[in-house]
Amino acid sequence: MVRKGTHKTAAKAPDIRTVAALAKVSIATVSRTINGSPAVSDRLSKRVWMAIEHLNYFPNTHARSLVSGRSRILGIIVENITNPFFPELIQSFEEIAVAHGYEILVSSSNGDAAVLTNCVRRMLERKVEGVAVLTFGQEEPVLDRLVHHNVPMVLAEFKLEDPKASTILLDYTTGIRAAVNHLVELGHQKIAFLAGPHKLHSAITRENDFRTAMGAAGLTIHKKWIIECDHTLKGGVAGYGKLHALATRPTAILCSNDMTAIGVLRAAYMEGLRVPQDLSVVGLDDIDFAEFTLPPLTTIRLSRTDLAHAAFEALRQQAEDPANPKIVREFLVSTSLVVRGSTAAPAAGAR
Amino acid sequence: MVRKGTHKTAAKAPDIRTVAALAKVSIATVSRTINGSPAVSDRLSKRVWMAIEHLNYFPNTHARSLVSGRSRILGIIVENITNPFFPELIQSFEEIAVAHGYEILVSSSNGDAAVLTNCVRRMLERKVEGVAVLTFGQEEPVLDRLVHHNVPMVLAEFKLEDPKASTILLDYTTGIRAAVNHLVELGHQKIAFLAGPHKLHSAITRENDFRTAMGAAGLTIHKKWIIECDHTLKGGVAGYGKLHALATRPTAILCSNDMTAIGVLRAAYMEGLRVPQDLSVVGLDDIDFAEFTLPPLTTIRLSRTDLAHAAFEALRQQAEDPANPKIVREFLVSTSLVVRGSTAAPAAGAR
DNA sequence: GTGAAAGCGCTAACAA
DNA sequence: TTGTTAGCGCTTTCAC
Repeated sequence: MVRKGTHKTAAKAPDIRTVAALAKVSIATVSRTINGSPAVSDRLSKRVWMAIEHLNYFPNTHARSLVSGRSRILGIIVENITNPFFPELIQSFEEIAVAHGYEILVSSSNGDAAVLTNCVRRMLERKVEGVAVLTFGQEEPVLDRLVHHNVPMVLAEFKLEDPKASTILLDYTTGIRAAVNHLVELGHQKIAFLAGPHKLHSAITRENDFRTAMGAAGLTIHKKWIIECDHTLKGGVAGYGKLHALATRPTAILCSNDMTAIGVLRAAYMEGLRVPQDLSVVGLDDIDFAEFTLPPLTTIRLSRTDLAHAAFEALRQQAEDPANPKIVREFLVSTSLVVRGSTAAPAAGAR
Repeated sequence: MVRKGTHKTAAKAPDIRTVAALAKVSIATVSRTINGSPAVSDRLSKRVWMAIEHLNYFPNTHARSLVSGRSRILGIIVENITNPFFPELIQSFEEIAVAHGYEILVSSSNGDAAVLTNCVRRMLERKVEGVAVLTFGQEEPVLDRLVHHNVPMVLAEFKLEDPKASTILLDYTTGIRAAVNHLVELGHQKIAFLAGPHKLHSAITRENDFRTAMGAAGLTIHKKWIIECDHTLKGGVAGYGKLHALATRPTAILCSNDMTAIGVLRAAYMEGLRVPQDLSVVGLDDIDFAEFTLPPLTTIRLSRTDLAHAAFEALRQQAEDPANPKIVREFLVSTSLVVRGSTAAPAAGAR
């Protein structure tokens, strides 16, 4: 594929003065027009827009940010862009932000406090107007830096007692209870849980919710049936291995996230176990891929769009209307069970 | 999780004047020190750094960009962040860029020219110093806008005859030939190809390379065995369906990307076909997940890190040393076959 | 080697 | 309603 570029001699980009000159108005009028100030007459406004079109002009955001103090940039820090959950989340967040005229800066912390510190520094340097910290991790204390700099923040499952910080609570309880009940109704009693890494709040919350749900269902939890994994596919494989090595094995496994569940599906298959006949598996997240596993994964859906909306809304409120007394500082994102093909009644003998 | 923020009254961020005052030097000296100018005496330099540390100062990038004309921002536009290939690519690109002191702006074009136009506009507004366009798509002509603005670019598989544009060529030929030969050596003759959407150059190049490789191997291609899919898992399922409906079926399928191959794996399983005994499947990309499919996918590896490195290097050269006559304007990224478990000799009867 | 001063392109206060 | 002007925080001549 070869294509000729159009060789217009790249003239210096037009600035506000060029526009003003062409439209025969002052630069202030151009600025007002662009920013939609009502104090510009239709006549001039029209002339200015024509000049702008003609010159293909757009304002220099750096100059703008410098003088206005507003950068119209939001940061989003995720745990690991390589986990399919996060690209889906980033895409939603970006769409919303761009629709509202913001640019976004994306970073992954990879669960490392030093990396997070560095992300925060970079975002501060770029003068972000808010940062969504969706790392779910214990490295979050380093966020003090943002607090000091008075940057609005929204954290998932982490409450920072600061006037600039909002929180998104994830109601795993409902989804996890539904999942446990679903398994119980199917006839399962021996239910294992492959937890996420304990350095993540989300992992701990999910595990606790599992314990509670099991208790509520009147089931006891075999100590060895709760295993800490790492939210990766490999981790799921390893977790399954440990469970499989046990004298009494569970008939169902609830996983802290979908990647873990996919690992279990894979490991079970390698062992010759059929899912769901020999083993039921439930995930959490409902990543796009969950629909396409073999068998399709029963999972607890955590909506990326809901999460992205909540994160954006929290930041927007703080950035655009910080004085408003009725700012919402706590958002709740719900979860729900999606039943697909990876769960069924246990084999008669296995109960 | 609740944690108290440290309530230092958020003082206004220190600026270069604050530092100068504390270090008892002029702001020019502070600027020089920060920018590593050799013309600063050790004595003053030390004092300045102390003041900087003490105040926790960092420069305002907007002011910097405004005066220097350099933003230290690079843009990267990918086709679709939801395809696992791209997050892996973005992660590499970000790592390299950040290590070199650049910030990155990420966008997906989703194969839509209007969206691409919008991405380009946003990047232009933020004064990016270069843009890596890794969309592989026919919407790329709209990039004229970047050309006009004299912004360095690097495109994958698309040559723009412009002094500011570099190209990354992907040598699919080698990998695809290796894959075809691998299948031939295994005893396959009936080889199908599930192509990508024809609006992508990469898809067309891959398909052509397949045809060539088949010809070189002395095999004829059944016309109905080349099917246009869309590089998604669903597309792979659909493509497999069409192949399966044919009177004579291929014994091996080469796919234009891994997601398609994963779709084929899934569809074959649903039909009760065993891979690789009944059908051999080869992908292209070698996304992280390819190692974990059932069976593990034989695929043509296209290194994300190599691609990211080439993209960054192309932009860096243009941005930092545009006058240098020995700028490299063409990069080549190679591919290679990774044999795993999804390929084997065809069943005796099927040849 | 160091400092004073002139802008970078824009917004916002103040005048008219 | 419109224009004039003073910076925003920094880099970069140009003197010293």
